[in-house]
Amino acid sequence: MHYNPVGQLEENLIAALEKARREMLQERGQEEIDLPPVEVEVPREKSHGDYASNLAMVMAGRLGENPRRLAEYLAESLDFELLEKVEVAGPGFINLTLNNNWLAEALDKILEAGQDYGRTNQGRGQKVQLEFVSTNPTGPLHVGHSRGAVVGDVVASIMERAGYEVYREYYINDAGNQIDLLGESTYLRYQELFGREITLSKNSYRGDYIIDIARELKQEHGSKLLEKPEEEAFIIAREFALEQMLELIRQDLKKFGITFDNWFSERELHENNKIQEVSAELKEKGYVYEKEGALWFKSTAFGDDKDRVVIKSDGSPTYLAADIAYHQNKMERGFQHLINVWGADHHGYIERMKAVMEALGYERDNLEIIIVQIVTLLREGKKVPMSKRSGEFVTMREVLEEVGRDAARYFYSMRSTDSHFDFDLELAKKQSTENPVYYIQYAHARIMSIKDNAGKLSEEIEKGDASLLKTEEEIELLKLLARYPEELKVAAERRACHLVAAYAHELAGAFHVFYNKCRVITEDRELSLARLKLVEAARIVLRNVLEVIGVSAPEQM
RNA sequence: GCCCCUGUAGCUCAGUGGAUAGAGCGAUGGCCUCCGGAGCCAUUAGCGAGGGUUCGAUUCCUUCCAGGGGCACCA
Repeated sequence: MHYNPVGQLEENLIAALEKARREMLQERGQEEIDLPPVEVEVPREKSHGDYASNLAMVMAGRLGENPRRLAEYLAESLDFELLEKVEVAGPGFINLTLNNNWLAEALDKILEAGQDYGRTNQGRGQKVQLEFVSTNPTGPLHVGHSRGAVVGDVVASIMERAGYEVYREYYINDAGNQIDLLGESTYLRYQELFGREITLSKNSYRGDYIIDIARELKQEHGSKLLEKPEEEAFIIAREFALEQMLELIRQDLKKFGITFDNWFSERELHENNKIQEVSAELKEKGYVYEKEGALWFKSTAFGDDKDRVVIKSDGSPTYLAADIAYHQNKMERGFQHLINVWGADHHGYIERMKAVMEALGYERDNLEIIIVQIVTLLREGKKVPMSKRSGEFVTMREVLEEVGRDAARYFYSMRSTDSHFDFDLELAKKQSTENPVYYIQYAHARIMSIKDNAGKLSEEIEKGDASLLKTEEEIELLKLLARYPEELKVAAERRACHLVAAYAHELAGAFHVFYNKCRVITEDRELSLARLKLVEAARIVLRNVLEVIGVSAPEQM
């Protein structure tokens, strides 16, 4: 079920304004004049009403007339059922104050919709593939990955509720050089466990987790690998390490509450000859050429800075080559839209991948990239240095264990992906008001406590009469609850998880204010029922919005 | 040198063309005979700098300045 009271109300209001404008132009014989669509906005200043329109000011320039006079005229002829007051103000704003007759129905519908409240059909079932995390399985997920992981997961959830059919996918780079290095590192550490002298190469992975894997390898195979030919032993070590790493990554993500619909193996592309096929296809189209022994993709033809190598002069494919095949595969699977979540260090790849889409015969906008800016970990106010190769990094798991899943997910969601993020461990660990997630969860726990207190009365919540809700705090809370589907819709359009996090915080705030001002359970049975109904709606929306972010809604704290 | 992100209150951040720029934390002062004080209320202070577009710019364009991240036949 889809119910979006505020969205509907705004649509109706815009339609009414458009009608007034159209009639005015007709009367003046100017209906052929081309004008931008009517817009309304919620003014910052409460005294400016519930909505304001710049309609007259936008028209004034075009018609060469005084905006205030146009506004007066439009205000007079506006016909809208919920209109309580209309005023012309400032340079020509039309300020609209509405009555609250729509709120009672909204409250009923929220209770009716329950956990489905917030769902809209904005996406119209569009099939979207969202690829995120996709880190190389050569080491555990570190703190930098966890931001992209949470953002990807939350954006997916938001879009699902806005009516998109979202498919979460993890691309496993299980082919190529870095996996060989993982295997080599593991094999060396394995040998070391038997007292052999080893020398790690410059590119070896040096983290302790490699030693852990080597120990498990020893557990599994004993000393048998030492007797096998080196090449054979190496492959066994490599495959073992790969499986271990993937399992580790899967477990880490699961602890974060993140699961994927599909784990896509790069190897399959190689094994099914997809890279050769797509290279040949692009060559046929003239988008690939040979130079200096290598095969180049002509990405400059689509706006990239320079052309890119797809097959190196030693005959091996680059990462890009596999990516071309992968994205072709995505589109062939019937997705209408692709979203990739990348770290800021990959921004330089956007243009070439857009070029790939075009070369493959798709629209460049079929592929959308969300760039998530860098995370810096702060411990005692100082940057924690991180480098995967040196093995010096803080893992996603450590952060999770330190601050908890709810706090971690909320923190990663609450900030715009465009902004760098300083993750202060000390701050995140504080279980105090400094941590917004506790503030929100507390509101939910408080509601549960009120319901307990209501006893038998809560069985009759449905009978509550919303027209008894008259105080400013009650109305503000109710309006905010009614706004939820529209908030989700906007967040989905903008792929902006921080808007949802901010809404959750705002809602909790509105509830706390209401709670302090309006006692719910009193001798006035009718008023108690009405307020209980409002509280129940707040509970539903709080739980729903926390679910989107992946944060628990505790009954007690 | 080129490309991307950021610069807003003491601190961390919202605010993608509107009227008097908002939250949280911090600081200061208040609020429980009453449903959870992990709460509420009040006070505090700010758009990096200069041009431009616009009736109107924190927002769009541009030039600087500052911080971060990229510019491989690596992944």
